[in-house]
Amino acid sequence: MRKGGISMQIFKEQIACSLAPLIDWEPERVVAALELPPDAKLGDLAFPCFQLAPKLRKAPPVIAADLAERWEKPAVVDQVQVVGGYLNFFLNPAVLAQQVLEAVQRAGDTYGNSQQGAGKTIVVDFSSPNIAKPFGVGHMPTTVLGNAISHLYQALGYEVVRINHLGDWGTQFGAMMVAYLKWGENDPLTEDPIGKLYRLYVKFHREEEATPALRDEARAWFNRLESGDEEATRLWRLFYDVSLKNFKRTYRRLGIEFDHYTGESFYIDKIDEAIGRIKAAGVTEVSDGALVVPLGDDLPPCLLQKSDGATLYATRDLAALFYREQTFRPERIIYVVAMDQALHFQQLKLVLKKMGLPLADALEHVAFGLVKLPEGKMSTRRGQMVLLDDVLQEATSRVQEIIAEKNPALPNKEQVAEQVGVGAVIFHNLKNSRMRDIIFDWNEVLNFEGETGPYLQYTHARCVSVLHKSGKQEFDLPQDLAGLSAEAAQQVLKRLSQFPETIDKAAQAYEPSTMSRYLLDLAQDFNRFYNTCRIIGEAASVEASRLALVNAVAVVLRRGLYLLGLTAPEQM
RNA sequence: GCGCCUGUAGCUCAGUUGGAUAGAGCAACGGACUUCUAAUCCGUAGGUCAGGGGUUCGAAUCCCUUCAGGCGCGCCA
Repeated sequence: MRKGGISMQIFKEQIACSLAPLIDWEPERVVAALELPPDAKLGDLAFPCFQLAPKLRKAPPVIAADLAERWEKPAVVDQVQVVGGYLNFFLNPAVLAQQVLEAVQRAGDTYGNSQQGAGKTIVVDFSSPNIAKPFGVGHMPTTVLGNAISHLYQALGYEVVRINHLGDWGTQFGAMMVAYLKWGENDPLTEDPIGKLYRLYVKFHREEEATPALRDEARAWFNRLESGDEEATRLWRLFYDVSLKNFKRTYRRLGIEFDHYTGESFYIDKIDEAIGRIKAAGVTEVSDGALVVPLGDDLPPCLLQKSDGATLYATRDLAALFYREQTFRPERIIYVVAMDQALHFQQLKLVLKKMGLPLADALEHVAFGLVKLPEGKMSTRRGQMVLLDDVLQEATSRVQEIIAEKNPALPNKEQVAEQVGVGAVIFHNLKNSRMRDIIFDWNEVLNFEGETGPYLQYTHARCVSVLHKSGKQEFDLPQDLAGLSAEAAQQVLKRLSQFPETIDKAAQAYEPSTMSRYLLDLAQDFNRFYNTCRIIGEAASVEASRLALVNAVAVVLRRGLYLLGLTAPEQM
């Protein structure tokens, strides 16, 4: 109920409570109606009077004027102005500054957190790359979205279970085995295992076109694997181990951790029970020798078992759902998976619904657009893809060049280059709303100016630098807050006050880009302030109040970057 | 054919659950570093919010429709 920090919200409430009786509305309704004016010159908050016009049978500007006259303003409000049909409120600059900065100061890194998720668990299934395939830039959206969403829900007080549902089962392993046995020369895969497996995989699909019999061989090998064949299991284990080792190195670079690496194979011994449960619910039928759940005329049926008895992707996902429900008792299970699988999740949901399970409502597919190349869709099979390692490599070395040019005296150059380069790549994937397709473009990924991760990190480092140069350790508020009355400072304060509601909004919509945009706005507001207001060397109270503001910006930027999965170097 | 998603400045995108003159970044041009990090900031220019209807005091936002693009549609994952 109560918010973790102060926000624009509490100013709205103070205004709403005093305004509500005059117009015979619930205060909540007034809060909802209050909006931010398009221009700071028009005030800090505004109440549009148009909705009152029919009932009062007066023109909106007349109503506004009348309200302004009769209204008793609370202490936070400095003055009221009537413009057109709007009632515009100007907050008291000192009160605004004091309330916002004290809230940030008091909460520190917990500023913006809340307890609304206390006692509730949420499972986030994300990243989930395929074993024996390289980690391409196409895997970035699910990986960084899932990580950011996990962080956001943790900030709301939820217990978050992060699961990497590895693609470690399925017919493609048959293909991998055939390719490895035929052309792999029994390589122990100690060196560049992923590169080797990748080339074998591409070769398999090239050869397959000329020799369709390969497909049958692959299918046979997968069947051997499913029935526990020793040789098949040995090969699978080999592919699995080298791949996971490689993935974990990538995750470490990205600063991402998982609670469970339970891939599809984890559920194979739970499938019989799952199928039994679905059968017992009476929703299955046999069609063309396969076991399916018919889903009506609107959706194709959900296939549980092929006519040869082999399990399918959906079967394993259902088994996973049952397992997760029983193991974690989550309020929600979120799947951060590209939108080309929308139908699959729609089917799962409907199967659960037909079974009469509440689990159906817990399942949430958080979809996102595809990463594509200028030439079109990426394809692992055809070898058309961009490796994440190459992108990170290119980004960090580009950052190193910039450091050599701009800040050669910087300590820990390599570490900072890594933080900034990786940050640029992560942020690039979180900047825009997730449903958009992304055309991979080197120039955009390697741009570090403007709306980028490095811009945010730079702004943070700039704050830290000022704080450091001030020679102070504590940044308490002085009595006199006149140093923050400038327009630019007020804008930063208002922005800081919106951080808690931004966390909330980004989490509810599973949309980290909301946070990205907020941080860009905050950084820009701050840089404007920085360029117009001197901080160090001003009169004592002015300096102190401005340092408190800088400190608050640093706290929120660091915290916001963390939520998105970026680090915030102190210098760069 | 059916279903889901997208369409806003030359390019990449925001747009607060229906509000005031539609905003950023990149690219272009012009400015600001003997002064707290110029990976910054300021200014100029750039718009039929895909098109057409409708709902109402008011629409980029809600409804209908057309067009364009992306993705998907039973034994792949």
